[in-house]
Amino acid sequence: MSQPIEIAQTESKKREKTGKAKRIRLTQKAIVTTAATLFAEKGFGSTSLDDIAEVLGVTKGALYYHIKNKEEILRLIYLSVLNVAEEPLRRIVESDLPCAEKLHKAIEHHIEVSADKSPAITVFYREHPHLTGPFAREIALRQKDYEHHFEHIIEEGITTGAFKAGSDPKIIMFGILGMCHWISQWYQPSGRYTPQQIAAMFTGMVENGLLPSEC
Amino acid sequence: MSQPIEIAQTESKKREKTGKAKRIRLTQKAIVTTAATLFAEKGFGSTSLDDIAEVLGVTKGALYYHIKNKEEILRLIYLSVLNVAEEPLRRIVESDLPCAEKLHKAIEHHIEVSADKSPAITVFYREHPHLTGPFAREIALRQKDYEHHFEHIIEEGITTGAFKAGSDPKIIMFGILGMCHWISQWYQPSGRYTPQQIAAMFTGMVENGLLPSEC
Amino acid sequence: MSQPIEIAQTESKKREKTGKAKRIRLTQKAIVTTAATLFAEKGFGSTSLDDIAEVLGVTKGALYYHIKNKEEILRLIYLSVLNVAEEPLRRIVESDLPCAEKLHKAIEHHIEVSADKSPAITVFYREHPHLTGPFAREIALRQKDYEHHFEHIIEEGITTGAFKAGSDPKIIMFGILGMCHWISQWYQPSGRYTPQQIAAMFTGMVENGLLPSEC
Amino acid sequence: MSQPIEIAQTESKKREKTGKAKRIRLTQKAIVTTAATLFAEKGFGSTSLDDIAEVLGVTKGALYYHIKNKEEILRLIYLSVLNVAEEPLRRIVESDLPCAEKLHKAIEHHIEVSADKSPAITVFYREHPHLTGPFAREIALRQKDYEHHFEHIIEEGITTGAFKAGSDPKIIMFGILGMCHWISQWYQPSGRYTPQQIAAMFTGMVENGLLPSEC
DNA sequence: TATGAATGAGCTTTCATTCAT
DNA sequence: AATGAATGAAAGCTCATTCAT
Repeated sequence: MSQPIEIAQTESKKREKTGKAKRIRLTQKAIVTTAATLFAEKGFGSTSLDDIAEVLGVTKGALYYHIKNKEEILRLIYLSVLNVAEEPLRRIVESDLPCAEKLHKAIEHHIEVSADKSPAITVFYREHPHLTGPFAREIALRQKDYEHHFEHIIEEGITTGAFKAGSDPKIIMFGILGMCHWISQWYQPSGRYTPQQIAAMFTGMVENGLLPSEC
Repeated sequence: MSQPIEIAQTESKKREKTGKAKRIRLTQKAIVTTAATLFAEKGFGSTSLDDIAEVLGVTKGALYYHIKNKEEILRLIYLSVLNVAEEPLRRIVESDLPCAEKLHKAIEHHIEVSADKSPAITVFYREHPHLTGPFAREIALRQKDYEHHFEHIIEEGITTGAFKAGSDPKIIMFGILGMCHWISQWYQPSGRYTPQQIAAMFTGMVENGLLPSEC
Repeated sequence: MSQPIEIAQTESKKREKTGKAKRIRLTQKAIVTTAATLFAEKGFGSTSLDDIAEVLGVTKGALYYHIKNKEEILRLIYLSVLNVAEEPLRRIVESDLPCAEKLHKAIEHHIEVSADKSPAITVFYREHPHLTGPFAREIALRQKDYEHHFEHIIEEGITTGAFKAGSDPKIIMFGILGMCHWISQWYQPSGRYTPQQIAAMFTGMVENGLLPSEC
Repeated sequence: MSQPIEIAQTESKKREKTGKAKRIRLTQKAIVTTAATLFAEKGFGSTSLDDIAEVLGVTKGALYYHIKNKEEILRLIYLSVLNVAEEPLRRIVESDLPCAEKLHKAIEHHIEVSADKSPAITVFYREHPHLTGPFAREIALRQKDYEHHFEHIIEEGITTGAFKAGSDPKIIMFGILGMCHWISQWYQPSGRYTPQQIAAMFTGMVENGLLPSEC
């Protein structure tokens, strides 16, 4: 006989794309959204382009028709966050509401964005070390800017007597922002409270304090 | 094209790896400390063992005499944080200070740990997706436990009338913890305030509110 | 010392990796065949994926498009052997030839496979310690099964009086199989005898003995 | 507080030597014996010097006081096999026993050595690709020599009429040797038969055949 | 004699990126 | 627009070997 030994075929990586195979039209937006979810779950460094492509039901190579490289996806995520967050805050600051009201609105806005649970927010606060070059600096600047707007509200309140003096506005600002940021770590849309309710509780605590009024 | 023949610069390459070349005795502790700094700067996934080894002035292989693998370094960082944070908080909760005082102490403790700016904290809040297996679950549990302790203080305060009713203690807890967590992102030991001072401002805001007393 | 500056021989290094550089289309089958040859020559543990890739004229990384990992190559080699060997033996056992004839056919079959000198056989008898997990057990079972078929032939022969009683069928089976296995170590297709001739000599010895008939 | 974060110590590789920790005096012989067992189980390439040292209850470095390198261990295993096998066979061949008796003794001898279960035998037939240099050639030669001695017995038998003519002595030799070699794969000292009994069955089959005498 | 510590080379594997089709 | 195939660089890890103590 001495026939040639047949090699058994095996399904290797090739056909493993059992993902969702949505087969929606591939767009930059779809890539960024999908990537944000995966980055939030597993981290930027541990998410491969293969992972993203699989969820989208395409092959890795296809992504490159829509994006330049992996970091660009991350850049787009950062931009998507800032683009939604900056403008409304600016309008609140520039409005002529009383300071206490401004602070409430600002907190509400920030929470709405954070609670949007958009995994993008999670990525935003976690993956900045993976940004490089001038873009990294740009993002840092715009983030600082955002913080300054909050700070201004506090400062203005203290100056006008709307808020108590005694604390450094910058520190207060960091406290309030930290409070809001953290929401992306625990908020669930299916939970008991709406973002607006949470904003009300936070504002209540921050403005009136936890202790009962003494008089 | 006939491009010019390049002269090999054998020497120059060697000198490239002169990093810090501390040449301290290599220990597990030294590895973990150095790694924490690098992880905080560049992220876990983007820090190679080569990076760590270079800073320590040894070769990659040497690290493996002291640690089992890269994830173990991360695990040790997480443990180092929890081991410092848990016990003091437990003591505060179990003490018989008045609630307002307990809250102050708890905030102070948390800020002290966070402000320690120990890059370990930055890593702690950022790299958990890189933990795997049962350890990941253990850490998540211990973190939940820590949060529960804070929650209990608020709850107790509301029950005893020390704190105003009206807000969900869990939400308040998330707010306060978020406020404190964030410190590791902006605090600098060389800055204007000590952790204790910051704790005082935060406690002031949280307990008395920003608005001036009305009476 | 002032040793002479070495001129970089950029070109020469590239040419070093010209191995065979077949540049046939890379397939799983090609990888497995090439690997079998190398494993047989140098052993599984001492053959690197670089070695295999070089012979195939591709880079290491390319292999991973077709196989999952190194062990999968080994698994495919084992399957390729068993897939050729099992079925024909089963048919012989289940046929209604007289026992002596069955034994002859079985020996002939086994020798044909072994003599195929396909390096796969050499690997098969040597590298099983490198198989892991359930697959290792599966292979061991299928090998045992194969042996049982041989044993049955002997047993049946003794029961029906076709073979002398007195020896343990299992021991006889081991003897005959060992005899055949070994062929892969010395057989050369270019040698004096065909597998069929060798099978005839072996069967002659095993059935009639070396001693001249006494009557 | 701001106390330094303590790094939790972990038991890494260091103290893991839970092996047998025999603590017998370390000798070259002990190393070779232990190594043979491990090589037989896991293969030469997959057994590290650490593995060997652990079983012996010493550290890797200690081995180097007794052996030059890993390959030397393998060389010593090969020598230990040949040194036991060669001399007795030579004596049998040179004796003036009748041929049939010589063959019986030779088979018995070979089986005794193989069955000695000495894992060394398993290593002997499996790891030769890891021998290098002149030693590899020396071993190959001595193995050939050993085979020639067997061949001579057959040849002599045919010439003197003690054995039937018709088969090539070399092929017969390969058959008988393969039969015996294989024993190291299945023989267990605790099994039903002694090496001598197995030798008797093999000799019976080989000299008288399985078929019943016709007269 | 033996240990602890380190080196350096090599290995398997992963992956962002490229490109012909 | 998308795929299949390949590259090449880097990563994590292992390990034989060396050597001061």
